[in-house]
Amino acid sequence: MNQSGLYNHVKQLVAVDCIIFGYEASELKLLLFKRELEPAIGQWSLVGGWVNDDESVETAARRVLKYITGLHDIFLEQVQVFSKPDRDPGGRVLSIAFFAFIRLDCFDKDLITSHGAKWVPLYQRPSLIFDHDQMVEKALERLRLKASYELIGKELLPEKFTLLQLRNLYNAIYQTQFDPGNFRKKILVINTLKRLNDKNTTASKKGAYYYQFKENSEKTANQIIKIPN
Amino acid sequence: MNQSGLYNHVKQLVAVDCIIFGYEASELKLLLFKRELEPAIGQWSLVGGWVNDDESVETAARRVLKYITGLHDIFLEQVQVFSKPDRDPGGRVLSIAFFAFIRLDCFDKDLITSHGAKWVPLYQRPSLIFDHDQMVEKALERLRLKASYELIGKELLPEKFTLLQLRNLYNAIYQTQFDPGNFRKKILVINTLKRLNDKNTTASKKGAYYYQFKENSEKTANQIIKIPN
DNA sequence: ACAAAAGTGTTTCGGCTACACCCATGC
DNA sequence: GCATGGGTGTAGCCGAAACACTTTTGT
Repeated sequence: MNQSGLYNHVKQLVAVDCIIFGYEASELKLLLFKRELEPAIGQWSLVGGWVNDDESVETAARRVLKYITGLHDIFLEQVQVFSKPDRDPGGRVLSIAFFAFIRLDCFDKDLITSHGAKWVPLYQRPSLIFDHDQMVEKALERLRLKASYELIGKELLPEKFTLLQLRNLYNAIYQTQFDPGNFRKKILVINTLKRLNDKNTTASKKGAYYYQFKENSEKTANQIIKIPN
Repeated sequence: MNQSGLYNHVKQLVAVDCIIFGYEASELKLLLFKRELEPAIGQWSLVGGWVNDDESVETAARRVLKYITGLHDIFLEQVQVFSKPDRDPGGRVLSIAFFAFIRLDCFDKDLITSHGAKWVPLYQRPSLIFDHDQMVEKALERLRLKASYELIGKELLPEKFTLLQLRNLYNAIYQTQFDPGNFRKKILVINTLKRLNDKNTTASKKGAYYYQFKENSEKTANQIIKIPN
């Protein structure tokens, strides 16, 4: 019998690790830490932290993200638990992996650098400590699955964006080139975007309409985008 | 600094809870426990257990399933962590939900009843303690998603089965009626089943070929079955 | 005029649906 | 013969892919 309740069993250290995706210059980015202390000094790792006993793991992940980036209301989704007994050489730690989306254009770069975090290109990322590479792999899998079922980008793109920007995001996610005309039609028919009245003329002379996500877009149970090979 | 390693932070009780699916008589079943002690005596709950510090959460789930059913090599998949601080009135417990498949035709019913477990029809299940109803909902969601991406049934149906049995399983999963001819063609074209030379004549006068799953069936990244509304 | 992206239209193709229709057999 | 599920075939529809073509405007 222990203080915290009716149960008596061995307890565990529980951590969260965040796979933080960003998007900039038609490229997916990952927010990583370069460890500045032993063990594994100088090596790259995900952003993580401990779970307290008065918070859910989601709350813990949010707290960690808030600490690193200064942002609250970040999009978060559980990936899975990593729990091999020897996964962390520093001791027995369960870790719950989360993936998060962050808008790269609108927050304080100095804050994250002051915490030792850095953005790296997802597809040229260094290898990471412990099982963090597996975590990134799993998160990327989940990102691709999610993007095939619903239109993502609300938390990665600016408030208003052109279809070119959205298509480039999808190109970056699946490492492919979607056909401009077909992508446009496929996206518009699902009716989750609202066309605005102003245009962006930086990328084209003609100017492309800005779009933004509608408030209440009901999601489909089936694929909207086929996953390329 | 504590005995188990370099880290020093508050630890948590960690449990696993298993959503155990079975299939019998064209119906999905769920293996539940009727609690025989306070608190919540007489109420239904999922099968669960504690996580030890020398095992992964998967190993813990397997251990629990082995204890209840006597079976090892059970199919298991993580659903997600449930971790609201007040989710268990008995104290702060993190729980990792798993879903599992069990063949109802080939194991010892007495063993599970001796442990107080009972099979109930999934769609007429009683309400469960704590957040276990949410766990079942999430697991069912994941089951449906999984069944839409790959042919399931290997761990739910007998070793050899007819396409009627497989179709009835899918009917039960999605609570719908798939067209016999179209279902057959859709399933056979993905080339994961092997037709045997003997037939089953219990359901039809003509007799239906038995099938079984091939050893090494590569899975597709895209949907094989559209999720009905 | 030309380039470059926006936006629309068109043709073709393949897959899926909704059936119809024969098969085999026990009653 | 008839009912029942097994198994195959097919017409039609719908959506996706591939790609042509027109629009707009800065240079």
